[in-house]
Amino acid sequence: MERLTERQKRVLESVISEYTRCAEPVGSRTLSRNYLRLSPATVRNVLADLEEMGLLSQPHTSAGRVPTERAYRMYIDGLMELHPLTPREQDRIRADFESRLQDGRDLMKRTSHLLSFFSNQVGLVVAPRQDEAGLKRVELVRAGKGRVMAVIISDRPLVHHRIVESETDPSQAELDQMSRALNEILSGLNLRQVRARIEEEIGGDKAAYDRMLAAALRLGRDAIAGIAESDLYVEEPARILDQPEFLDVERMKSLFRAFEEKSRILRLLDAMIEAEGVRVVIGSALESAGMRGCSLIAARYMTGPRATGSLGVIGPTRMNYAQVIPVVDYVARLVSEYLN
Amino acid sequence: MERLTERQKRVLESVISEYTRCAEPVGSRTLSRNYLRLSPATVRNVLADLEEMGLLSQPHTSAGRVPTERAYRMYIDGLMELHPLTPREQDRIRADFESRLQDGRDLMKRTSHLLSFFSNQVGLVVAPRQDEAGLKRVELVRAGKGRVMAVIISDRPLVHHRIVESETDPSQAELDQMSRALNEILSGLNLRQVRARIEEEIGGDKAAYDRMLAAALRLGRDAIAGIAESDLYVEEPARILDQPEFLDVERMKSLFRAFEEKSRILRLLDAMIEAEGVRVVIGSALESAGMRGCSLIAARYMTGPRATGSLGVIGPTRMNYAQVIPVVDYVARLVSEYLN
DNA sequence: TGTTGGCACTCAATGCTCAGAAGTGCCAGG
DNA sequence: CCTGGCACTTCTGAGCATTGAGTGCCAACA
Repeated sequence: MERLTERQKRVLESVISEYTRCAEPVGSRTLSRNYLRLSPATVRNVLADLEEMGLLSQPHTSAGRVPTERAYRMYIDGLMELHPLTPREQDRIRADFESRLQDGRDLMKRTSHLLSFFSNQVGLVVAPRQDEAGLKRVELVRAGKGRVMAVIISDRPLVHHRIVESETDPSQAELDQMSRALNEILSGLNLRQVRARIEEEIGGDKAAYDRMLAAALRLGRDAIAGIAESDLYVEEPARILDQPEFLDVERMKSLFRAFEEKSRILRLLDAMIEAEGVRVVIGSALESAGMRGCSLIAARYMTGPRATGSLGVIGPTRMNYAQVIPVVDYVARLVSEYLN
Repeated sequence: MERLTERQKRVLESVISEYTRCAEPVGSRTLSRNYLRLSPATVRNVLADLEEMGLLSQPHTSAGRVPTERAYRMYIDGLMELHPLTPREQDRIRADFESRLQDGRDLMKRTSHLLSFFSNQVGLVVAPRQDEAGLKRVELVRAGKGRVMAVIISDRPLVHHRIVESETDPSQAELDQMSRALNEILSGLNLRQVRARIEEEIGGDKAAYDRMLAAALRLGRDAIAGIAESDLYVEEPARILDQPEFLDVERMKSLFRAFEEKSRILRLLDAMIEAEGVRVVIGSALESAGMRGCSLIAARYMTGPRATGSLGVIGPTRMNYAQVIPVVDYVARLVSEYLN
């Protein structure tokens, strides 16, 4: 890709800026009047050059210009000047984050709301992968005849609970004993190790003779199954309705379907976990996920020395990256900090 | 309200039926051809009568007729023949319900999905009020410096967890002791009683001398605060996008806002808890909640001898009540059954 | 008396044309 | 190299006639 001259840069930035503001193709006149000290004709020449380079496109001959994905890519990768959060903004976000925690509900959901609120986009959070999570505690509680609720507390710290069926119908006292036995064997291990250990114990001599222990292990195994699936929190999808480009009902539908289906977005976000810092996925890369015209801004967060989850926002490609990127970055830091 | 003649009933039913199918004003011609053995002219006479009674209306003079809310009210309250679930359908729903439980995740969320799936509308579930829930168990787990995760297990059976701040920074061993103390004092009480008891104990002599107990009680109090708020699960809001009447973007927006805000829908559903059976709220009654043109079909479910939660669906007023009502009814029964 | 066919009428939707606005590309002159 | 001017393209919205679905009413008929 050829380097841009200073003037070309300025013009491109102006187009992006104006298009971000108005969501409409930008003409030479507007640019000349509001952004640049050049006549419309001159601007037109530059625009023509940029178009030839594949950075701008026209919906039709007599319309203004719209930045292409390539332009956004270039803008984000180098041109753009980030608009870092002022200490004051940081404080506001931090205060909000902390007060939401006080509120005590689901950390992930709250964080997603936080992102949504401060970025004006749709907030996304992927819960930490639980494979590496250390098991802190298992509690078994009777939940009706033959049904046991297993509560599994990890050191993320997160809580999972599920109902498991028991062949026998243990009393609460028996369940307490079982919990104690399980905690003794399993606590401190990570979930992968827990699985292995349970299998091992079930096969072992002790379990063969101790019927209670065997039952406990079976409950433990069932309870832990499928816990490691990552989970996506999408908050305030309706934010996207404010964007004029989604007035088209068909696009909106496919977008909402994508939000509900989750698995595709999850895959995208999971990929984010590898690299440090904030990453931006633009436009057509999201098309296969049913989110044409959108961009994803995401960053990973750390639980311990390794990254295990990611968060971000989805908005229209025509988004204010300079403002939103620092927000995502800061929230990722907050979450990492909190989880350590 | 005057009684309707047999013929008027048949015509009204036909109009509702056709309008439910197509979402477009129904003309005399269509009715004559597809529903009734009468000439268009005759049908027109009947239509005119029904319009005079306030059961039909015309968007404009040369359009067909649309049922009014009053017509729907009458239809639901008497005219309609419910389309009860076949044993086979019941089995499908039950099997699905149970397999979703196996899956072990949040009962409420799953149920809401279930409703959505079988009714093709937007599923709603209000989690049981927790005031009356018996406390089964409290677990305190260290979640970082000065932070404690309190897991509260009720006999609904449901799990709540929240992070509470602790002035001291107790070790896990101390927390175990605290949990034991709390469980001893509190288990078996319902949440209202728990609150009272904690206050009482905090004021009592024992707590004054036993610093650990005092700290435990404070943690318990903080953990339980706000737990009784009811919570609404809205699943698959995007279902509503399939309905042609919501092609209008403004309406959609206000609808999605309503789904996100939750509190208004919650109030509506809470009102359902009083009466037995399935209830239907039509059209303008939902307007204040930002859901013009929608109907709410809801029923309560029981946890123990008293009703404490409700569930239902929201869809366009032009909805297939005869089919959806039995689904809501049956799911409410399933949930009640499961929770007992 | 209830039912039906016929007819005039209404009104939204559709398609067409046309003028105006916005924007471009290109050229010639500064 | 920049700029003003001009011809050209395309979209947009208003105005207008046409079409079609549907009605109301009336007279005739069983």
